[in-house]
Amino acid sequence: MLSETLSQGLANYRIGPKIRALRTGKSLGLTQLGSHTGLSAGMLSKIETGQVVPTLPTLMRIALVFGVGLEHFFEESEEPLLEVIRAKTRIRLPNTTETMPSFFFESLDFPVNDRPLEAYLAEFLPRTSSTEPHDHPGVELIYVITGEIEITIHDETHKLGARDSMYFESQYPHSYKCSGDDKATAIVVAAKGDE
Amino acid sequence: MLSETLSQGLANYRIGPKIRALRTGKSLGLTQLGSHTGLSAGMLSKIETGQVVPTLPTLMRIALVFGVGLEHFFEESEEPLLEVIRAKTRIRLPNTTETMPSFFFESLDFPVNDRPLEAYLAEFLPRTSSTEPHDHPGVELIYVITGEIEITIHDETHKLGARDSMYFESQYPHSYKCSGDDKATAIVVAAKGDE
DNA sequence: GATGCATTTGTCATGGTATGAAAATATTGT
DNA sequence: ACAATATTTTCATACCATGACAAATGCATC
Repeated sequence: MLSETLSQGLANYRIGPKIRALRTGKSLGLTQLGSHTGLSAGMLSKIETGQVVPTLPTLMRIALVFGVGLEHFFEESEEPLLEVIRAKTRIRLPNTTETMPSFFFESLDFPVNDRPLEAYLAEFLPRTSSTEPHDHPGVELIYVITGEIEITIHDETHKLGARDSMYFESQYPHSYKCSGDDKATAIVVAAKGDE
Repeated sequence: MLSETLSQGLANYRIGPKIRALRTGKSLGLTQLGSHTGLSAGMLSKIETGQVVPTLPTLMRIALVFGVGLEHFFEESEEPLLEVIRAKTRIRLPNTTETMPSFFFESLDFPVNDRPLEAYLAEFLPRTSSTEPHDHPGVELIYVITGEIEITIHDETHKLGARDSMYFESQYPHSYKCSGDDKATAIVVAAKGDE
């Protein structure tokens, strides 16, 4: 319980993804970053994917390469900036009313409160470049129906497959890209904010 | 060389002193904090004194107790808030002009630029309480001639002995205290700032 | 000086980091 | 479509620093 809070708390900082964002931002490979930091590529991989927690000296080495302070990895986003919900991990709510259920609900985390909603059916064509990055106040929810879509926000790219969903603060520049060989379709719901 | 930069860089964050400041600020003992964090008192002592670098999970535990985020330990003070220069570590500038030197210079780090100076000879009497904390814009330099003086600023107490010196941003509340059995004397130079 | 508490220091074992290489995956070119 | 290359992940192993424990030191108060 407490250990959950603990590891959860650490995970919330998303140290690994931040490192990955820094690295890909400079278009470096794990091996190259390894040679700069004196770390093995495998180690870096585990750090970036959150399989291990780097020691502070190790994190310091990485920070030095990118010219950032350690605080870079610990600035907390007040409310979680975004969340990806994979089809596999999504929880299907139990339907207790009927013995032979005729429907199911699966919760798509989407922090809207009182904000007006707009919904779109979006199609992204294969072998095209990313959409122009754009930003607008509010929150955006995307649910992928078919195909693969890459969403880039905050220097981080998230690849979503069919039935995956994700929400994010749309105030930060974000762009979409079809990353599969087939057309991708998705439902996009935008909750316009006022801040 | 690089390893110096590394450990130096880590030390600059002064994680240990910050923990100690948090702990003493709540007037907790090492053992008490230990029971809250599940860490041994000895371990905490080593962390606070900088003998070991805590792992991030460990640091997280400590942060949770005080209700601060990890960024608390990594926010860097733009310009160093204060610096203590011990008599032992001070560098005596080589006097190259004379073969038999008649004088020496030792640099007392003191970041004044264009600010008007005031100088005082201060006496602090033994077995008296701290001076009232006070603050005023600028920088202050103190050079201890005799005795022992404790300077408290930012919840951290620095004990200076004879020939030690220290400067600090006087905009933060600070107080002096004679911590030895004998009268302490010191030169205090104040550079009044305008910010 | 003696007692009690807080902090520090020493020693040791454990666990998790870090390595290195091989397997798996992605990417590029022909 | 395939080969070739680059990148990432996985695996088994080694090792080192952390962290626990206990003893020792410091520091007050009686």
